[in-house]
Amino acid sequence: MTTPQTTPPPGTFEILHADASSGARTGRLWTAHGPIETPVFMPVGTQGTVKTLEPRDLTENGVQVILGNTYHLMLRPGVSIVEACGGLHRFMGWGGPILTDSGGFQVFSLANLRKVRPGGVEFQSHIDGTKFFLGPAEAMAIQRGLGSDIAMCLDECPPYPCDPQTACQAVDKTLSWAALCKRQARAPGQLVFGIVQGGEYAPLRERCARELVAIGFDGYAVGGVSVGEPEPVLLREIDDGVRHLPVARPRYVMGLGDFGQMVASVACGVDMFDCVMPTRHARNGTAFTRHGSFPVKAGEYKLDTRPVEEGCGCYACRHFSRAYIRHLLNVGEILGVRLLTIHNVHCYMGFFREMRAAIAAGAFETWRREFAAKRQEQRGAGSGES
RNA sequence: GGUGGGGUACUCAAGUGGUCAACGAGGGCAGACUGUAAAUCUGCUGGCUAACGCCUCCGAAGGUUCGAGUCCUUCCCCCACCA
Repeated sequence: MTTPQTTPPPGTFEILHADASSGARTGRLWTAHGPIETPVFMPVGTQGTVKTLEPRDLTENGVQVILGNTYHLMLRPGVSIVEACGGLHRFMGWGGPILTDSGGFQVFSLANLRKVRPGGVEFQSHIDGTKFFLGPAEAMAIQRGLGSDIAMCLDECPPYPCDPQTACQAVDKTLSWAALCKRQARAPGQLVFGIVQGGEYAPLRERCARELVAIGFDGYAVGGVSVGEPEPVLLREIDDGVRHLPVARPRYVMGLGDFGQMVASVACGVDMFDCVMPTRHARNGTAFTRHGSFPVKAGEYKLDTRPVEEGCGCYACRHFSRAYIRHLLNVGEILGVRLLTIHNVHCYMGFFREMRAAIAAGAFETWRREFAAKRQEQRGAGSGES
């Protein structure tokens, strides 16, 4: 345990254990709100809340860092309000690290409501149609106002498939915006990460990564993945990006939430992930377990008195049955989605804790093989139950 | 006893001669979801079939018609009002 006097400055990234047979490593990234043990999974809290969870639920379930979103928070309640309320941490009552996305993903997901221009993106609010502009300066100013620990550069996230010309233009824009983001003022101790784009084109990924490194950031993300491409393409894109990023800096793959894909990424040297999967799937009735997922809403669980995941120590699994949670979900009771969210987040956190322990013990490859085997077995069994 | 209204699939509820195995909603079932416009969305939901398709079906029984959920007759049941 590090004492306060010796707390390293934000941005310090300690690599604790490097795996001998892969790129996997465990590390500790220091932020203004404390350290983050990596590899880490960051639940998504777009609008200043990880949907259905209280900050103490996050803490109790081992969450270290969460996401917030520039686009959504600038629309509602507006940065000035968050700022006036003491910044995002105080506003939402979360004392741990927060990473804010720049709105770059909304360039992709709100495609029909925006226009990408050289200097930034013109959005039309999905709420009331109001037009506004988000450029590098705006994105950084908002993230500064929110007071996040890690700010992301504004990037252009093109869809898949994407022709080389379009991908190249997205890279150019992303790079020029990154250079501008780097120059903006930051909140005290705030880190800034650059984002590698380039679609499925390795040379573009490489160029983007190298130029970002030349600009110099506290960490680097691989973006524009899991936007519809097949898994082999996705994994290649990640590898193509990560391999040109400095070993000494944290690497983050944006939007990845599949266990197998994340393990493969860790093997490539990735340290950070975020995804809506555990939380959104919970709200839609799907439970995650270490070795697969299953729809709790399915009729086959109506009399199942076992916990969602046997052996799980989360509050939902300690106190409630699949049958009960299924019932809650089917009648639309809010507690159902909350309990399942608690479980899914707990499951993700446990999975990463296990993975970190395996890497630290020098057993990553063994652990990885066992994980793959169990997962395969589970697939064969047909569902997550047993 | 009289008058009026009504009985349609798991439920509610459209449909008044063929385009009806039957609108719609709910429920049920299945699937999807990867930097959250998502407690959302999609599909199926009479039986048999992998499918083409076949069979049964709109309170019951008869009838009219080339053809009836729809028209006619009788019967059964429900509701409202009047006695």
